Amino acid sequence: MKELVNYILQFGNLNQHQIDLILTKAKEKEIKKEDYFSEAGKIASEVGFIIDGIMRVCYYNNKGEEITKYFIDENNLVVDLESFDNNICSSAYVQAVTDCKIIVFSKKDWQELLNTIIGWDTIVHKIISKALMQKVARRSPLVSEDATTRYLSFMEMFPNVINRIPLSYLASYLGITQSSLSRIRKNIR
Amino acid sequence: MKELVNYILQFGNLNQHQIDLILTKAKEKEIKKEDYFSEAGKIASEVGFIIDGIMRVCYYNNKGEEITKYFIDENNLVVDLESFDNNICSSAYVQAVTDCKIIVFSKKDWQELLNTIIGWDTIVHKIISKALMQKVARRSPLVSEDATTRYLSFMEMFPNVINRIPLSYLASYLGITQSSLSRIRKNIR
DNA sequence: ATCGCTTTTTGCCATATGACAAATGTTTTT
DNA sequence: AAAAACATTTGTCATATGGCAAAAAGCGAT
Repeated sequence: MKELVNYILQFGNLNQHQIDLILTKAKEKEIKKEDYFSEAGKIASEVGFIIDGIMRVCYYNNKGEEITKYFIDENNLVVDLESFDNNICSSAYVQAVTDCKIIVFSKKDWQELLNTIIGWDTIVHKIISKALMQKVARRSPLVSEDATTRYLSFMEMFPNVINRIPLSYLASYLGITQSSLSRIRKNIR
Repeated sequence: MKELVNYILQFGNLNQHQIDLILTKAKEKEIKKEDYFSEAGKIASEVGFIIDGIMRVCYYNNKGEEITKYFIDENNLVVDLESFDNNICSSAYVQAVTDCKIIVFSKKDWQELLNTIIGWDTIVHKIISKALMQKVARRSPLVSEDATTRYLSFMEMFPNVINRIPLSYLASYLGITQSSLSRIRKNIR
């Protein structure tokens, strides 16, 4: 839980009472590799915080290919925002790439905290905006750079992820085939 | 100003008094084609709302090529968030692609409104989150789709933009050369 | 209408990446 | 340990896109 508290306090101040209140709502949970945190066709019902492990957001395009859209690693919030905020069915899966240990808040508890703790909404806003901006920034090199450059910048953007995920996921994230990624790796060594 | 008020009220409710207060801070402004709304190396100092015209976000990559990262058209907020929120120098330009008529708020006024109007911060947060999510969604096809598909989905994502911008800007947004874009257009007709 | 400037289109060739298939390597199951 | 299942690498060939340069088209000023 300590990681979560540290994470939160980067974005604003809360007193001990408020922190305790948040922690009473937090539940630890494990998700096995390949299992889903949230699913396409369902409404996201939890906000998570990754203590250990890597998750990914993926979907199936019109050709039925599985596309990895994003990776989330330790000390980050994981939530299908569009679905969670608007109570609409998601079009994407959030899946554990490795075994994961996470802290979760139910939607009910999350909203209760927002209504109860003064200033909590501001902190949450900051967290969400930062994560969204980071997402835009991380995905930017995927356009207008060649595949090798994309791979190199992936390593900078996700330093803790590169060696813990299957080549296939990374290839689809980078928008290239598995073969191409394999060749790129070979050329770089 | 009516457009602005309608836009805001989509995201939450305000009473007439609050709306009037916001409008007292709003200033109309024109930006000539090619002129900048905010610049790389400077700190963004205004939030804008486009009444008429198209703007773009662009930057220069390490090879000195000008890359268009995003387009913003009528009835949308325009602000270099990263720079504006954190008071840091921007790395991107926000430039008028056509002559523009916009409404602007100075940073000082903007913050004053946030401190004064109860609920305004929530509305602003919703606006910003939605814009950021839209940005992610709009840029997503730029990865893992071929150039023609990217062009076609650009037309869906930015229906009001396609015929009002130079080919060169669009090509760099799509991550292809001008020649390629020209050829794609030819094939599609 | 003509000139000068910018933007877009076209042509030609080079090359990065894709598609498909086979080979090799790795992990899991029995 | 062997077999099976899965993941990665490699080979071959096809093709979309890039690089560069020239031609054509568009556009504003005179």
